[in-house]
Amino acid sequence: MPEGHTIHRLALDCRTRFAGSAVRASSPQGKFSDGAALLDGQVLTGTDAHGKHLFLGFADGGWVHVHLGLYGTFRFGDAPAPPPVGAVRLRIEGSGAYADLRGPTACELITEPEKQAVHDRLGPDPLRADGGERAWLRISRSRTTVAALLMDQKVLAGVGNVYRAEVLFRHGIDPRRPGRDLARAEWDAIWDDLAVLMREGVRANRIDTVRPEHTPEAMGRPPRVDDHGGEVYVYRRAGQPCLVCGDEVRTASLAARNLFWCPTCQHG
DNA sequence: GCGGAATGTAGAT
DNA sequence: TCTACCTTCCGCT
Repeated sequence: MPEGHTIHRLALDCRTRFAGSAVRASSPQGKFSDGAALLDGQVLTGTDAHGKHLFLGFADGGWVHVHLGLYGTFRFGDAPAPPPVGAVRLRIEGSGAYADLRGPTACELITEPEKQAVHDRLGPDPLRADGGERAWLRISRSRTTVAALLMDQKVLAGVGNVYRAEVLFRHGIDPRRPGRDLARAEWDAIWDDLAVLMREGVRANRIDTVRPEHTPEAMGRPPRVDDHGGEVYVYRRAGQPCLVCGDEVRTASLAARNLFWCPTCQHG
């Protein structure tokens, strides 16, 4: 369930469970057998995350670069690890815990310069100590829609389809507005809000974006049951009433992704 | 059991 | 703008 908050949380979880000691590594599925063999027995020294890219550092100076893609997962359990279930690309076992990686778009061994090259092609990440200035320079000069710009990892890194829909709703911005028509103050507010929302996402390990007055308890509505697990305004709520104004939430396909917005709350 | 969808991206056209 | 790909899960037959 991967947007940037998931990846930063995984970096943290891998660090607390495995960093500082030797790990066993294997590829039960077989697609990463060579890489796992090189890692097996090495000390996991640290982890890093930038946008949706996860890096696990090892004592020989190399890194495992993981990108979960649309449906990759990284799940933890207590040691000893049970027999693997399904297609486990990479299993890491420490003394107290294990982790299983399934379905990633990328799982590869890379060097430090190759890791740097990944950082270089990504935009600033609201969850790193980055500022949003570089993103603003791109956005403020672009005729592309703000919806597409927010998803472009070269512009800013870590935002996916849920945070995109939700942050535009929270700021009342029509997703189809061209980037260059955003005001500087609007961008600053979006960037700051993303940092807050995504930090909370790392902490809770899910995406919640509704304000206190729109929670299920406050509104007397049933809690949402969805696989991304959080309370949201518009994401995958097409046809349902907007939590703020009651108008019907719309959906449309934009660049092969589903976009969601409230036509009343988000105009201009 | 099958088809479709899913928080994503790279590469072809 | 499209297609392929990694995997799981849900709803439908």
